[in-house]
Amino acid sequence: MAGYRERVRAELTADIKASARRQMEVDGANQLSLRSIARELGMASSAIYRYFPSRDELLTALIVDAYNELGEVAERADADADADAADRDPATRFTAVALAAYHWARRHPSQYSLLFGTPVPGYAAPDDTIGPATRFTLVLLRILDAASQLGSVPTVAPTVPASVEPDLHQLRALTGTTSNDTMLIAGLQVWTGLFGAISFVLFGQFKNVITDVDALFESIVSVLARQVFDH
Amino acid sequence: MAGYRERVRAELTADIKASARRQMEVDGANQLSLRSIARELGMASSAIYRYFPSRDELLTALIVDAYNELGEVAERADADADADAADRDPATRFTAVALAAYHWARRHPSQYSLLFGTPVPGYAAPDDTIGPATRFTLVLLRILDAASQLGSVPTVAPTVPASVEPDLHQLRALTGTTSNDTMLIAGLQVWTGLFGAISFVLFGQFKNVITDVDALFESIVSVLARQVFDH
DNA sequence: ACAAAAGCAAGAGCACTGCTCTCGTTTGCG
DNA sequence: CGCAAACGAGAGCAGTGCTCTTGCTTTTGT
Repeated sequence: MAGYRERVRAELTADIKASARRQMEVDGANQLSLRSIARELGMASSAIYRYFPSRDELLTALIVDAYNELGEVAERADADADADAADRDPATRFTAVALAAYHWARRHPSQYSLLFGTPVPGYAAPDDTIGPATRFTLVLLRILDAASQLGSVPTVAPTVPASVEPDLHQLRALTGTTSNDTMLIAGLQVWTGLFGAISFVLFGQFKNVITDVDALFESIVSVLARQVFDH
Repeated sequence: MAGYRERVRAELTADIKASARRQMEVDGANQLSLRSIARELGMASSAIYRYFPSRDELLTALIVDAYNELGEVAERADADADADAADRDPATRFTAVALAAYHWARRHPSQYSLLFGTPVPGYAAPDDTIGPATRFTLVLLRILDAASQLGSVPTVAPTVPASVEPDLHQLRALTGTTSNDTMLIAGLQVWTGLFGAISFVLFGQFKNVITDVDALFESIVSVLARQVFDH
């Protein structure tokens, strides 16, 4: 049935989030104001609290949405790269996923910042966020797993500290993958390298240094791919 | 002479920045409040404006200080690594600089966030910041240059997009270095990889995945070093 | 040496924020 | 039909960045 009131509530909740996203794109998450959302929607500021108990909860909802968007973008890019039988090699899949993440980040910089920018001190990510946050990582892990089974070996073998071995074991258990320790460390390195590059572009670290950041990013991704997915 | 008033002004300016740094360490840069700084220093909030024309200008001053601290830390680490004649190889120098940057970041997370976290939309970095911002990069470039002259070649040769060649040329000219294009791209990749790893640790991206992040970071740095500085 | 000028601290005040509480109104379920 | 839950609006609180005015102190110029 989804009663009338329920449907209206869902719509208004979506409207609030949409308005928040619009304002974030303009002024950033810091400047996001519940009152200006209320103004844009033509309602009293106090009415927002019927839908989100606090500003933080609103931001959490936006974080969950952003993680899901990024995860979905990556999953689709991987599926597309996987579709062509000729392009099944892990390096191509990784490149496709990396570029998809990059383009999503460039199109939604404020949402990207929400995920990978400065965290709010004292803000502990609620459990709702860890699931969606895993989606992108899982795509990467599956590609890593495929490469592993094809006999890929990182060009530079990482050392595996004893203290992280249990974590890697648990990571395999949780995700149902089978890559060995060195491959997983290489995967973590490529993971940080990928988002490091995206963040540098988005946060303007290349300003006054590199103009065609898109080309540089593609070059970096190509290096990352060959460092891990070439045997 | 440095008249009485001048000296008092310099001291109070330093006090304001010190108080701001203290508050940032606790609540983050977003929550930094001129009024609470004034309260801590026992002065009226309006008096702060005699020293910093706006909150943004205060933050800019803190950014400049942070860039200088990070640059100095890197310069000293490189100088120390360079002191021992036996340790002159570029990989060791890079590792020393990378670990120094990491430890500085861990000790001053809010200042690190100021430099590499989410930028404030519409905030254009004033010219005062670009000089200090260059210091760290210059250390890296010099190590790259030394490696280049020792015949180092990146393990995976990056492709050099034609559109970035002029930027690389200008980079060489501005810094007085001589590394070739592939080496410079490799350097940019290692640069993003380094700060990507630091950001992932500081911003909690490894939460629920890796517990001993220090060990993981060292492993990643070791990989980065060998990817670029082994010939 | 003394007056003018410049630097300074303090207070009041404006427009804004997140959030709470209260008060009528609307809705939908038993 | 009636009543409890959900709802929107308004007032209000404590806090923010920032401006302006008012007196006071230090420096400077003659």
